[in-house]
Amino acid sequence: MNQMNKMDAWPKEINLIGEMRSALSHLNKTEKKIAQNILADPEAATQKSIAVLAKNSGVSEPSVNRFCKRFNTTGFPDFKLKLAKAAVSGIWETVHPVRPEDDAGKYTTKIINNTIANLMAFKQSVSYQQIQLAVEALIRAKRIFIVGLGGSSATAKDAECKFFQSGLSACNPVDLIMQRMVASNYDAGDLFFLISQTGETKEIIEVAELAKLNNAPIICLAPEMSRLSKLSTLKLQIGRVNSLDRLSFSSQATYQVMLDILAAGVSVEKNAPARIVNKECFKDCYKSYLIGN
Amino acid sequence: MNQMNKMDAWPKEINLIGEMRSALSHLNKTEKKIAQNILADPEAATQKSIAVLAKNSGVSEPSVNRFCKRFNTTGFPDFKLKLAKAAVSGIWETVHPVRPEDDAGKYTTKIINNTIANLMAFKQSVSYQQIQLAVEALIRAKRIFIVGLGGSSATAKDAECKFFQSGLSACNPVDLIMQRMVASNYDAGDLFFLISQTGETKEIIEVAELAKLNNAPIICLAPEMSRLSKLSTLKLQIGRVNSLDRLSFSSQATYQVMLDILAAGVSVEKNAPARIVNKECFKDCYKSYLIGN
DNA sequence: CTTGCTTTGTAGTAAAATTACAAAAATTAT
DNA sequence: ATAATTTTTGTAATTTTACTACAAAGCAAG
Repeated sequence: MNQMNKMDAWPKEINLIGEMRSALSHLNKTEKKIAQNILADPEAATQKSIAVLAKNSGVSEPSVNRFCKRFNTTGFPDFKLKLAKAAVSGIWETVHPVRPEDDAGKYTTKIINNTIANLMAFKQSVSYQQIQLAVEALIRAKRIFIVGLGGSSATAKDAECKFFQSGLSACNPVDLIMQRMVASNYDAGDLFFLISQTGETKEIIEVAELAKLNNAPIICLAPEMSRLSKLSTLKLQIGRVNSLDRLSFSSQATYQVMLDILAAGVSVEKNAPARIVNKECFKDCYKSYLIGN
Repeated sequence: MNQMNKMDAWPKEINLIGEMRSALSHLNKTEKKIAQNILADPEAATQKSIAVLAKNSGVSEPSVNRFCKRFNTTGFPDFKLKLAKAAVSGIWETVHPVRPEDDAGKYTTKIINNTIANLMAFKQSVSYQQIQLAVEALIRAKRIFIVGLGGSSATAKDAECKFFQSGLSACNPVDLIMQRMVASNYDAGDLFFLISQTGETKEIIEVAELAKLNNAPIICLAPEMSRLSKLSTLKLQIGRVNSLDRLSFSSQATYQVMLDILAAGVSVEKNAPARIVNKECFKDCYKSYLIGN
């Protein structure tokens, strides 16, 4: 059937709304009327009956029905269902860049939606096997050195904290010289956990190279195909929905979630509950520190 | 109507699935049969007709219809629609705690879903006005001191980095003594940005008290009603879906997103693009630092 | 055990969606 | 240009689905 061939040529989007949008230019007059009517307010379309939607679009009911089937749905009700899913909070709609004219409400929802979109993309792209391997490697390691620079320094610090809570011996050297020292002096059981948003920062690649020279295992949290990634023994990659402008940092949140996952994995594998972080257990320690009070 | 009173007493959840789950114990025999049938596989329920669902649950069609109306929907189709939205990737389902028997696939999706659920709850609870006020205060401030301890130290570091990128003068003193020093020596234009997961840590409250003694403005990122929150001039609170076990840290990711939002807000308000973080601009700086290479 | 109330189901009704078919456009060939 | 063919669109009938009115069954208080 001719129609179906046309359909197959349409680029596959992550959801119905995206599919409709990209198909728009390939549609004929009647189909376009329907698509535009739905896209104008997808949320509202999910509440309408086929009769109302047909009338609003200025077409007949069977035309609407045919339109639905053309988008790989069994009929109008199924189409509405999928539309409703796609329209949930407008989350799936690729990425909303923050614009200078946005008010607090706008940029707040945009950033949250972008972060969620990134997490969803992450969920689809993540390799459970890589995570399993990383968790095993982390548990096996006697000492874990975590390095992250610039924007990733906070992520590295976060990793240190979370890994420690999961009962690992994690250390995050913050200065360049210290980083080189640990990388140059490899002991059996050491593991390097390197974090970089770009995977191209000269200084972190240096650390990776030094570690590699000593045949130390390296886990990296970096973009695919980056130089850092190539130097690593085990690569943890994070996909993002789209390239993001400087105003949204949402990919970093995804990095943090990856750390949550690894820490949880370690706790699960070790079959031990996470370490308690109650202040009470530090009480005595604090006393010796503080003068007075 | 008696029925409606009962309904009102049910705790309001963020979505249909959660509502059904928490209502389960209050339901009568027939209603429970329907609810359990739907909850066993909500995704599948969205595909069924009222006749099939009634048969599967061992009740009559009107009972299903009445059941739907009891959950604030106009009828079965509307119910299915809302159910489909709630079931999108199983995200909204309150919280999935990580269990020791979970494999990598299980805990990975659970943690991602939990994080997304938290972000959605955050989106619903966040006050745009508070964000607007915080952004204005941050811009107004001459110096911003960011303090966070323990699990929040990474968040504090992250804030320092993001605020700097947005063109603010942010500083994150990491040791206790330094923190007290800055809190005790208030200069006009100083602002304290205090981050705590509990809002009850003694040391950060001390900092807040010292700052308050000097009438310094304090913005806090802490749970509602906490001691830290009470000491602050401006409170940024983050709601979470549910109390989380130690194995999932997803609330921290929400904190980070809040920082993203504030940084974006500052950039937008100042009408200036975020600072460039290209290594190139640091080149000369690096040269003077490094010996050789 | 009976009265009054609530809950559940049966049967009929209304609405919504789908199909079959015919009319109207559009395309191609002559 | 026009007839023939194909494709697209709409009308009307059919089928499916959901809803309503009412009656029967179950339950609690007197």
